[in-house]
Amino acid sequence: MSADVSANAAPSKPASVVIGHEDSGDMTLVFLNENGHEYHRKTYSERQAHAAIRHYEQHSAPRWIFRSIRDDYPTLLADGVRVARAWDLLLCHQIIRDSALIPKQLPDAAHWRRSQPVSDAHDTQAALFAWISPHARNTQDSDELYGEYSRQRDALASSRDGRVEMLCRLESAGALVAEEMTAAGVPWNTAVHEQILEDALGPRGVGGIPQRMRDTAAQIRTLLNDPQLSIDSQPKLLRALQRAGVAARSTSKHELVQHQHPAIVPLLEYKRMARLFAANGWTWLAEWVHDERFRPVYLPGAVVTGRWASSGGGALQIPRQLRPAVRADDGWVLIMADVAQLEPRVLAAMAADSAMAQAAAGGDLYEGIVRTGIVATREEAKYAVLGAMYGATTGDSGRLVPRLRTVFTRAMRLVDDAARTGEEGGHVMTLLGRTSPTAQPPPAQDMPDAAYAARDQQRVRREFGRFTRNFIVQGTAAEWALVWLAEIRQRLWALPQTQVPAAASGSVANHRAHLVFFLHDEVIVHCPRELADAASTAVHEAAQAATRRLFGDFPITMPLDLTVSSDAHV
DNA sequence: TTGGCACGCGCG
DNA sequence: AAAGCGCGCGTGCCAA
Repeated sequence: MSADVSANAAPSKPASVVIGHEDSGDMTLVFLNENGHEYHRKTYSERQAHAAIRHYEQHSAPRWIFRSIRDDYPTLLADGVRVARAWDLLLCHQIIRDSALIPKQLPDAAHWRRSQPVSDAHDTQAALFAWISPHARNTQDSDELYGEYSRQRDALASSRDGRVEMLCRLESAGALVAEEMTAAGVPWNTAVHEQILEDALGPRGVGGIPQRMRDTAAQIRTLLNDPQLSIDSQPKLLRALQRAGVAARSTSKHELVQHQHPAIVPLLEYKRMARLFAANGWTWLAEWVHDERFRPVYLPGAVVTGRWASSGGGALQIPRQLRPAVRADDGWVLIMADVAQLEPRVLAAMAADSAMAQAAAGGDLYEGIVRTGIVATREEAKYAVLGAMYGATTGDSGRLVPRLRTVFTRAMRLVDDAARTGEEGGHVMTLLGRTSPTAQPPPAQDMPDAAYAARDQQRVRREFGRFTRNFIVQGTAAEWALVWLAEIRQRLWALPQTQVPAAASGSVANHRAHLVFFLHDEVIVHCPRELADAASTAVHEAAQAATRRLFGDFPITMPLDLTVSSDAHV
């Protein structure tokens, strides 16, 4: 492992550097050449190590090898150290392990997977410990990390093309963005948020329950003739509704709107208020917004398809109603950009379906489909496309899907093949080689008879087919979004620094335009006002670069809806 | 008392 | 309105 360490080898221009953490608290940097071979290593105190990382970043911008960017990058950021390129061994291990494009597989090593099945642990306490603090069990020793990096390079070198390596680099870049966004925070105006709450819910009453919620609840109890009714209890509410003559089978909004009863309107109103109050009310504000910054925790690659998940604060579920609370600092603006119809465009491009790309060329894919004449309205086109990507077989959506097959032959064949592969128990891949998980047979259950069991098995297979059908589209769209993010980040960093810093503390992005939010197909950039044009251009160019990098010369457009504003009104 | 589950609903 | 994909989280309920 410690091959070729000559005493006087000055680590002048490392191609990559492993960041190891020793048990003593010291850090070891392992300097690697272009071939991924060690030519020097040095152990530092943490403070010295940060200084060294800053130095080498500035002079040779190597790729920094982290065990886990999520665990280890925040400390660097807090110390003002930002890196351009990285490799996250945990994230990359997962991708390489699962990818069908990699012939030479990584040896099995459970501790290089972040999520440990609970059954592995002796009790739930240990399972929780393993989840929260992987380093309690997993060494960060520099030799261990260097060894894993070498194994990953070997595995990647056995692939016939560079797609998975590209995906690993992108995944790692995304992880850097995620931590930088958490560090910067979404600029959040508490007063605006509180005003929205008060406008919607009324003033906070006794016990914290807003007045309008109490009043509406009382009204519902009267109308349902049930003075003690606990409206938040779904079974009790359902029984009360049925007693009052409402033949509803559930209390969902979708079901309730179909019934006529004086209590329905206030009940829907109550549910809207209760949702806002519970999910994003004063409690949420106190817990998740500090110093006028909302800091969600992103989990890159945590969804099987490669999408990001989030943990805490419901970062990916902020209701559009609260968007106005996102406010730029004084002298700064927000650039909000999202891609119109990202997934069907990605499908058209990955299938090289010229007819579908042609339909997408006008800016509105759905209008383009109407122009082909296979459907009459934009709405029909939209539901047909969603049905094709999700595997709808019934309803109006399912009825429209066959029409797409007559015109968008290649795109439909791609998703139909993916569905069939899934039904047959096979794997499918995204454009860059992220591979779907293996279908898990459902636990054996008592079935009334053999025919019933067969139907049940068929149903489960179809479900998995719908999953693999969607996997290739959602996953490749997630890859496009990762390239977009990485390209935005790179371009924003190249813009000049500003005189007026953003208010966020503890972030290296204080004086620069920076990403603050990402959600599948949209981004928010917080930007000094004087750089708004340059940053907007960066976001546009990044989208074009992403499309070129993934789809080459294939003529697909990815139109951005981009707004520059001091707030995030929608 | 607590963990797991179903429900319902927010986001793409 | 469309019923097809992927998530996280708050609530109530109930079995351990």
